This record gives sequence, structure tokens and C-alpha cells, in this order.
Amino acid sequence: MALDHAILVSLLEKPGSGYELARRFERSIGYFWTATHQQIYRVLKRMESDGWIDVREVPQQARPDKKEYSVAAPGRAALSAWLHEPIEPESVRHDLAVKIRGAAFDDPAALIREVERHHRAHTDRLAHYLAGERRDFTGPQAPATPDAGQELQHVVLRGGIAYERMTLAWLDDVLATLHRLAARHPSGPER
Amino acid sequence: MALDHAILVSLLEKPGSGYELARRFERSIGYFWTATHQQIYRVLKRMESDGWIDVREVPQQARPDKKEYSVAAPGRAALSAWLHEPIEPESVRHDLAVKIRGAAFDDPAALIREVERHHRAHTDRLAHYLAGERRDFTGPQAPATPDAGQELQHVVLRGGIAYERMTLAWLDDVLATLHRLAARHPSGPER
DNA sequence: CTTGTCTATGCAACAAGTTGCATAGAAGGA
DNA sequence: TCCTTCTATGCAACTTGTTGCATAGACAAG
Repeated sequence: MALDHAILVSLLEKPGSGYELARRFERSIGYFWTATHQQIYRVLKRMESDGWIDVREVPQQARPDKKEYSVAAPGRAALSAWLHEPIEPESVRHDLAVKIRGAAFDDPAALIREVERHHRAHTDRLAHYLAGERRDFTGPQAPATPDAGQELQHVVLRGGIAYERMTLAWLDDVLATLHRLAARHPSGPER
Repeated sequence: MALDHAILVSLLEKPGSGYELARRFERSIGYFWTATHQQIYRVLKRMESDGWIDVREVPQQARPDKKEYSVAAPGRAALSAWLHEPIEPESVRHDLAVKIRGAAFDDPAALIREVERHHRAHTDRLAHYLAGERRDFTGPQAPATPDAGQELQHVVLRGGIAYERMTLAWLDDVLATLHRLAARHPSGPER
């Protein structure tokens, strides 16, 4: 279960509250791991009762108080143990591919708008990643000599960028295929 | 829940038993959706009791009898309804990326073997996909004028191939980064 | 002045996925 | 002969992930 470990890594990079973690998962961490705030609060609670993380109540004015979590020694040990054990290469779950193969039994042309929508979403993500890369790694504000942590964050971000570019190229391929099929059978399903 | 729909698509492409479906999920369908046999049997049972699929007992000699499932009209209608409603762009869960960012708090060099292992696994997958592509789409045995179903299966397979190639290139990038960091700090963690 | 958004945390119920185990006959190798 | 593998189906327990809802003060827009 890697959500625990993703949270530990994020807290090591910078301590924070459940709410802040949820926002990181929407942004920077979101390009390799997703989690909702309910999941995060539940895991934080469990890790706290297991002594993996420490809590500090932080009173705030003009907004609710928060609990700031940071990694304790046992949490760090657990993360280290996980880092040293092998994991399975990730398995994919791609709904859109199911839809594309399913379109053979429906109307391929009806999928065009859906694929275009995904294309736009991935274009936006790519732009977001590239902006983050310029801000943190390649722009004028970036550190001249990045440390190991920054190098590793950058290589993960490059992975996200490569993924989005690959996906956009593939979606172009999918759209071309769907247009070809729509031209072949002007309307209606195949079989 | 797209496992239902993935199974329906597979059964429309060719009726089969739970066991056969499990094998398809290990092979061709596996590059965009994974499922274990337990999951598949459970879903088949539910879809049968909902009238989405029909069963036919097939006696066999020299091996256990099997239940062959095929899609019934309500199942086809359910699939069609799903095909026409929009879905969210997929969310990623990449354990290896968590490990890479976590390596900043451990020993980056210790990750090299793990990344190499993943590289080999993805090389194997790519070879497997390419063999499938030659066999079904680009080789001498391939149909001269593929129908819509084959065109769509091919474009999904091209997506799998593109994904593996992208991943291999990224893993090379990761390895180069880890070697650079290992050379910088000959041994031990960063912080 | 009401509605909506942002910060902040959390419960409860449900759906989906994982892991371990069980059965059982046939075929093939040590 | 025993052990393993392949075909074939399934239960039970457990862990994860999702969805809906609840609370609550501050602030901004209409």
C-alpha cells in the first residue's frame, strides 16, 4: 500500500496538515499518485496511532486551527524498509481504451468528442507541468546547483511530461483512426 | 466501474468462460486493464443474475466442464449507455515515482537495481506487444483490409507500445540521474 | 442578506480490489 | 509413485478507494 509511503515522502519533503497534503496531491504529487482528503485523513490517523508520525496543533487566526504532521523515527524506518523491497511494475487501468475497443460494437464517430475532451485535459496538464518545470528547475529562479532531492523531483516531473506528450500523440492517432472509420461508414455502428 | 464494461467488450469480441477471460486479461486486455480471476468470476456472477449475460454449460472431455458466457441485450444496452457518457481522464498511481522521490531521504544508489528490474520488465512487455502487432496487424498473416474492430484494437495496441517506449526512455533518464547522484555522494543518504 | 467559496477535519456506508485457500480430474516429468 | 502444472470454478476475509454528508468560521460577490 503505497499511499502511506507517498504521504511519508511528502511529509519528509515538508511537514503539513491533512488539508495541505490533499492540495499537494491535487498538484505536484498528483501526477504520480492520486488521493482524496478522506483517504488522507484516514491514513494520517492510522499512522499517528502507530507512532509513524507526530502531530502538532497549530492555532490560526481567521481560519480553523490545523494539525501539522511530521515524520517520526518509526515512520522513517517503515519508509526505508519499503524503499529497499522490490515492487511490481505498475498495472494500468485505462477506461478510455476500453471505450475505444467497445466502440466497435457501437458508433465509433460518437467517441470523437470524448477523445477531444481528453486531449484538452492532457494539454492542460502538460502546460501545468511545463510551467512547474520552468518555475522550479529550468527557469531563472531555479537553483544553479540542485541537491539530490531536487534532481529526483525533476526526473519524476520529466516522467509526467513525457507521459502527457506520449498520451497527446496517441490521442491524435486515435482521432485520426476514428475519423477514418467515420468516413468509411458515414453513420451508425459497425456490426 | 469499468471492469464490467471491459468484460462486456471482451465477451462481445468473443464469448468465453471466466477462466478464458482471466487469460485474456493476462495477455491482450492486460495492457489497458488488469483483473484477477476472482474479480472476474464475481463480476460474471453479478452480471448473469442481472441478465446482462447468458450462460451456456459446455461439457468437455479430459478437462473440467466450463460455463461459456455471451452478452445479452441488456448487457449490450448497458455498455452502450456507458460508451455515451463522459468519463474522467485517468488518474495515475506510480509506485516507482514515490520510491524515486523517497530516495532523497535514503540512498539513491540503492534504487538502481530496482529501476533496472523495471526496465527489463518493460522491455519484455514491449517485445510482447510488438510480437502481437506483427502477428495480428502488420505481418504477412494480417488482414489486408481490417474491419473497424481490428482498426480499433490496433490503435489501442499502438497506445500500449507508445507507453512502453516512453517508459523505457524515462527509466533511462532515471538511471542516468541516479548514477550522477551516486557519483556525487559515493555512498549513503543525502540528508 | 444570502449564497457561494475557502480553510479545516471527520464519519459512515458502500464499492472495488487483493490475498489466501479449497476442490478436482488429467497429463507429464522425476 | 509422487509432485507439479494446467484447466476450471469459487468462498471468505481483509484492505483500499469512493461517495455522500456534516460541521464551522471567515470572506467576497451579487
